[in-house]
Amino acid sequence: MPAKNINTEMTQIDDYFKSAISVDCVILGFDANGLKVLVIKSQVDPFIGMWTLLGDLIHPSEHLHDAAKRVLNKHSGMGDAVYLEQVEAFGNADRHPLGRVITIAYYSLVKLSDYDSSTTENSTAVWKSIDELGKMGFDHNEILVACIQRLRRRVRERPIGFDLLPHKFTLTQLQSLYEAVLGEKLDKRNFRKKIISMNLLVDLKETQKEVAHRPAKLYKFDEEKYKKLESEGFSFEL
Amino acid sequence: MPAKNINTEMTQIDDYFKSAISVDCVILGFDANGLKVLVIKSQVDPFIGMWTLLGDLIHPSEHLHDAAKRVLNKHSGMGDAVYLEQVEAFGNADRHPLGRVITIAYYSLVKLSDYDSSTTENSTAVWKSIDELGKMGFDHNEILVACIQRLRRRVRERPIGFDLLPHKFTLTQLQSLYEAVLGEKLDKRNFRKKIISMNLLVDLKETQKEVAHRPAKLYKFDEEKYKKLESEGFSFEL
DNA sequence: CAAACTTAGTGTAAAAAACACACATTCTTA
DNA sequence: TAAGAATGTGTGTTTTTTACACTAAGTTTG
Repeated sequence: MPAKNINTEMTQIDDYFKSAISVDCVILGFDANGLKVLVIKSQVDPFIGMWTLLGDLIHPSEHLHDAAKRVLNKHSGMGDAVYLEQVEAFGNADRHPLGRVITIAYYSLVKLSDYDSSTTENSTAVWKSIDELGKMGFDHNEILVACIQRLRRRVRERPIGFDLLPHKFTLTQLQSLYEAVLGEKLDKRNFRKKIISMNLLVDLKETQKEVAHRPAKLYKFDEEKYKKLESEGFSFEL
Repeated sequence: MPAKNINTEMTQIDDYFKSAISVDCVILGFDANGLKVLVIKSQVDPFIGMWTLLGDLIHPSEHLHDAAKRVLNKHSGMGDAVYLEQVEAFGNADRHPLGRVITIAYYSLVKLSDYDSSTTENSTAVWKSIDELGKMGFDHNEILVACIQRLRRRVRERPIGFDLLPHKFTLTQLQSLYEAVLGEKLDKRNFRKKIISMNLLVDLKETQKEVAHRPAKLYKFDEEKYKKLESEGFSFEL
């Protein structure tokens, strides 16, 4: 625990225990219209009404990662079994109007198909497309950009794209997810060749229903197989 | 500034302003014997005598990056013009015996050839090979590993290896630096072919002196050219 | 001063990976 | 039953990566 103020020297030390630490989560989802972020309207003075990321101060003896999970769970209803990664600490001395608050940015990937706003009591958060956010409160635009850049790199080297898709998905959905994240068009045949050759997808022998065109085959990601291959030195590369 | 304790509610808020934030720097150097880290013997109770990274609490209104530079400068004598990158925040609630201290880890790359211990007044830090450190104080082994992993990735995508070499270097030195960082042997001809084909090295038309074998040509890294190429979309890849 | 030592410096061929590219198929709806 | 919409599939070309061994230039030693 911090020292008490018993003399001048101690008071100085105590000065160092006057910062707060928060986590801010870039909670990302994906649907036919692209990448979405869960945001909320700020209630903090100079930023009232602006969109902000979801975050909270870290409880006094809470681990960083647990704080991020708590925030995620409160607003998305899904805390565990969701991809969550720390990205960067943002700590400019003047970034928060209430005092010195350093924030640790995380991003997480959730399946929008599983999202159910009724399970998130009292959260007024909404999903917005990442390009319709405008100027956000605090330094949250900067945080968002840092997280998306990180995602862009990671999605090529780990099979985390699947965390944004429904359990059952088509190859076209998978491809358009990659296109949305990477911000570039990919060649259909080459994409399929590569992803199929990794042997990480299970053909569910089912097809889409209720689409006004030829229905596509459905696949799922084989988590167990990936873990096994990974432990043998295989590395996902797209 | 944090609220004063004027009522119970405020006291609770104040509780959140009782953490301290520090930076810890993994200051890396390179010589013929491989990668070195600048470390110091801990004076903090359960870790007394163990090696620890160089760090300090962040001053109340100091930017994160500035705090890292200050630490770097104090112990290495070179603050500016040194590669410095934030890696990760470490914040387990029990990681520091004095209270809740969250630390932001940075790593930096310095030219050992420029290091002059006399310019770092009152620093008792020493350079140790990264594999002769044993169990370090706090969670510093974990921090060190995270930083070296980051360096390993970065060194392939940015020309930062040069920050660890003298201004004038031979291709063999450059290669053995890469081998040390990546932890694998590289093929001499392929390495040279690749690095030369980027046109980022200037042949200084000089050779090594006082070596007991055929002297190698000396090169320097062309910083300006790299910046220019980078701004035109070129990206370093090794 | 010749022989031995040590590291520097150089090119080519084979294999693998990346890329470009177009049409027949299957379902729905009008 | 014809038109529309998205699915699914293979090959040849180019580029990149990899593997690999000997001569050159200096120093040291006998």
